[in-house]
Amino acid sequence: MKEPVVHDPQACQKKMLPIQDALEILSGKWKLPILIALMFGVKRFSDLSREIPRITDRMLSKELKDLEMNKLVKRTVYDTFPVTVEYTMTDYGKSLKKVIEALGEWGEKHREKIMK
Amino acid sequence: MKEPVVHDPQACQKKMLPIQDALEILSGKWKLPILIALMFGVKRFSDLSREIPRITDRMLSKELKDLEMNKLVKRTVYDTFPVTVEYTMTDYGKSLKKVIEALGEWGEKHREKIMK
DNA sequence: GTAAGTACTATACCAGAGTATAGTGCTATA
DNA sequence: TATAGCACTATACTCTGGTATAGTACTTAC
Repeated sequence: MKEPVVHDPQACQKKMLPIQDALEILSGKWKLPILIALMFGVKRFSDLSREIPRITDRMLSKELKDLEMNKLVKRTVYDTFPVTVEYTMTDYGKSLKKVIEALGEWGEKHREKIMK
Repeated sequence: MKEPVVHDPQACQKKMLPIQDALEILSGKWKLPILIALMFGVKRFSDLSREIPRITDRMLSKELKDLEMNKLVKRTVYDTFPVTVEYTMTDYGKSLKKVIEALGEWGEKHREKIMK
């Protein structure tokens, strides 16, 4: 009934550590939605606020700061009348594309499964 | 300096929603580490507790319940002397492989970048 | 008889993620 | 004159994810 199982904690943890690092950077409810929105192109604060359902200004502002700190997003200020601020994905941010795509594909399958 | 930007909130949100669903299921610090450990094969409670650094029994127990509820993990009880319980990935859980791989790859690159 | 292993549960507690609401200083437009 | 838009910040509150610690019931091995 019970067969011996091979355990390789070393190999296991080697897989886990980088993923835990990644999780820390992408942690929370809003970072990925923000990044997805920015994959569609440059956006301003109010664009993001409008296009990400249910996010509050406070969270948007906070998470953008985090993303900027981690070099995933770049903030550019233009000194126009009322200041204009643009947010862009950095190349480093773009390197998350595969992750986002994989998650998106799985999420869609999951939605289908749930709907039934 | 500022060029008009095209916005397509519809398309944007269509990408975001499934990902938010996925995030909810994988949320928290421990679900992915647990799933990764289980990708290496069947494990028992104490195996997981040992192989996932710093996780507490309480969290492990709680997260395993969540994962079981979402059909990502299967729990099997054997009525041996002191009960033995085995946790296995379901096929559905295995469908997360791509996501985990993508995250793992990105995480490794990120580690390298940070180390410098 | 006592220690160790099995798979947990119970209790207590805290920090921080997230929400809600309002307000700032500036300006172009109605 | 007043309202709306811009990019936020401030304050206050809630809730839950996470930590820490201890204890359960059972049994085999020393």
